[in-house]
Amino acid sequence: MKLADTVAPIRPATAAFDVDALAPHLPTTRRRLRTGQHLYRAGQAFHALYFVHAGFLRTSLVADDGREQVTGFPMRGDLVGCDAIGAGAHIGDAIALDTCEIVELAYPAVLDACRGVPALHGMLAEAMGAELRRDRARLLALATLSAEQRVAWFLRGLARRQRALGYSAHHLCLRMSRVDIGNYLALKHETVTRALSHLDADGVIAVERREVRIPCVERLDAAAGAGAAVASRAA
Amino acid sequence: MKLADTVAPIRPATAAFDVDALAPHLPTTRRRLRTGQHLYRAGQAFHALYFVHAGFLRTSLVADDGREQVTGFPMRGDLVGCDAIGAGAHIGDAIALDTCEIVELAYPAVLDACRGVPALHGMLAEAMGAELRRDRARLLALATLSAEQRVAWFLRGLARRQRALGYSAHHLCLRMSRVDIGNYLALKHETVTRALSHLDADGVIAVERREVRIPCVERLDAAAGAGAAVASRAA
DNA sequence: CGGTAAGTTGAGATCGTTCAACTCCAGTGG
DNA sequence: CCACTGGAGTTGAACGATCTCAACTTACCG
Repeated sequence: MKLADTVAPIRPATAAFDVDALAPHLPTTRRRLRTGQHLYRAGQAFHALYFVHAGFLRTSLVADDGREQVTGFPMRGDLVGCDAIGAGAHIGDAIALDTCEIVELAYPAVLDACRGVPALHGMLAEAMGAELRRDRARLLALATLSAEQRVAWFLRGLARRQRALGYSAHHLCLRMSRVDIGNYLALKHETVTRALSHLDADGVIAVERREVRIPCVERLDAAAGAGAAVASRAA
Repeated sequence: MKLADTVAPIRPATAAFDVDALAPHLPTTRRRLRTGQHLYRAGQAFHALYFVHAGFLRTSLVADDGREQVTGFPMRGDLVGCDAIGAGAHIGDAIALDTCEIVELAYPAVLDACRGVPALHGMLAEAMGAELRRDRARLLALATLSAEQRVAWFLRGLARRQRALGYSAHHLCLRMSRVDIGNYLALKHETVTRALSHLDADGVIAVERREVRIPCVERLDAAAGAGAAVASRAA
């Protein structure tokens, strides 16, 4: 079994979430966020998981000395907040990079709901398993790829996720800043810019500010290095 | 809420596992591994989670191009294999670095057992949540710390885990090679050696091959950098 | 129409890697 | 019993990728 088969397959787990079917078994609340609003902040009491119905967010981990690490860019179909389970409080921020529509799943009520909806149990476990795999695929990418390969890997991940949701994989609109990308990839924003410029010069992509065109996905795969089959990413 | 409070607290989740109490609700198998034996390999069908009752292992993620990333060094009280949930097969290897005693928890049978043992449900979720937090704390460490700080951070994590199990935090016996440590920390083995030598020269630790003495844990905390409160590690 | 945040680009400094030599130790077989 | 062999660890020196610092451009907002 290859990672490509285990990590990439478009997260059937979370994407298959039929949130509406849960309503009879669990208090679900809908929330709308505007760009820049927080879904939660580090330190806030943990009382719900969040299912992203629409929009684009940035999640991060905040250390008590102020250092911040971007942990993901959840979008439609992703489950947010799992890393607070068992901690009592959120360990980082979740902020909307776009207008978002969120479904709140009260915790631990959602565990009880597993009895009424047996399939939910496996789905929750699988969603968390998938998140672990993504974190580890990212670790592998950070540990083994050069700056330019990481940026290519990142773009490819975004493209795949878009495609999985039915959008084109040939055009991206980056909702996050270069600083966010750099933080996510353990690079400085200047290095991200340089990598993007270089990929552009090589004709792999066409960058214009936050618009990115990807004429040939295979070339981007190649630019992501040996790790051609190593993953998408998210949550 | 600080990370130190959420990540470090000695994993009550997994440590609290009372595996024996599960026996009536779930087929549990005990397994014994000798040093060098595999608990599972990348690609093997996933059919159980593993609870480490004794011993020390190394888990890794294996990419199809052969690149390998060490993902953790599970020891007593840790739950292994969660990252395969939903994938069908293991995405990496788990190998014994020591004589190990393992309790196999059949999956998905263990989910069904949650009905008979309600507390198990929350414990499983919390164990996975804790694993997510550890992965992310590690990401933060790799992204923000220098080579020497990472090595100090790694040693501190081991010391804390030992202490949590009731052993001394002042003496470590590294079961893994420098190469493994380097892979885990995204460094080359020479760099790991240099960092250890330098910490030794500074009097923070005393290294002799795989034996490490830690006279003053606070000094090690300081050497782990700003991230003084950022985490232990595991699974 | 300033003012500010985000992005780009260059040049030099730095940290970790690379390549290489050497030591130490355990296991093996003469 | 001891020389041999190979893996693991250590250390040095030079190189190179990324960071740092700094200047400049562009776009957006009041």
